[in-house]
Amino acid sequence: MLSKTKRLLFEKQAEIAKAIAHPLRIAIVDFLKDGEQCVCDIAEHIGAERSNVSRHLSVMVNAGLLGFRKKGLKVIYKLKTPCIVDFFSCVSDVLKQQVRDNEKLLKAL
Amino acid sequence: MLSKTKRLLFEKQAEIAKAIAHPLRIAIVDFLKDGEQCVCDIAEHIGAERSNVSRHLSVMVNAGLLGFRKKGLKVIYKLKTPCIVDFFSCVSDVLKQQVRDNEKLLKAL
DNA sequence: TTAGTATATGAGCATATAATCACATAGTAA
DNA sequence: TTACTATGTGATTATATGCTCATATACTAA
Repeated sequence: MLSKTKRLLFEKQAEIAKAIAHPLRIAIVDFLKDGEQCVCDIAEHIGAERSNVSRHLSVMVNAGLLGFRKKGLKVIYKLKTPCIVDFFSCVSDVLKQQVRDNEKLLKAL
Repeated sequence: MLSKTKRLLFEKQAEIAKAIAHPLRIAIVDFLKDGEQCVCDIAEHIGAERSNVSRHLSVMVNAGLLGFRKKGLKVIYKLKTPCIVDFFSCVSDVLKQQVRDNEKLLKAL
């Protein structure tokens, strides 16, 4: 059986994973990997409402994925833990495997 | 603005991330990293109902994270893409950073 | 055949998440 | 001061997710 500590760890990890698990948030991370950006530019880049983007950003800040600083009127967000980007190389592996599986299926027809 | 292709890619990636983003599913992945297991043993190990575990497993199979084979009455699940485990090393980095941030806060009191 | 075991799944309910709109706040600039 | 801009947030609604119970399916063994 799982220990209490392990249970707690898995819950923390799930919180972080959840904070990544949304298409717009992934788009934001992908945009921020090239450098920090303000809310308005992020919103324009991913094509979503500012209020919506603002909420997604705060989800990721709360999860510890992003940091921010204020500069005049603007709030500028940046990736806090660059390894998040590595996560997507694994996700890509999963996607590639899916494609291979589909090819197998096709050939079997 | 984002291309249609990028949008689609981010959605696929989000699906995969979502499939990981649950404490019980993370516990399952953690259990399976040491080798394939049947539903009943997984359920016992993580301390959850079989029907519930069965659902979580099918979520991960659909996402392409797990594969399975049938052996008599049992269905045996295994990790399909071992790099999923690496994902957690990044998550751990985020958690460690959170701890460091909290320590900073404490010292500032 | 019957009984038993492992797994999967439909229905129902509770909760969580996401998007939108309207409004509030905070800084800038005239 | 007023007007403007960037951001954040409360309220609402729609949708998604997760859990439980009951039931269905499939295999085993007597």
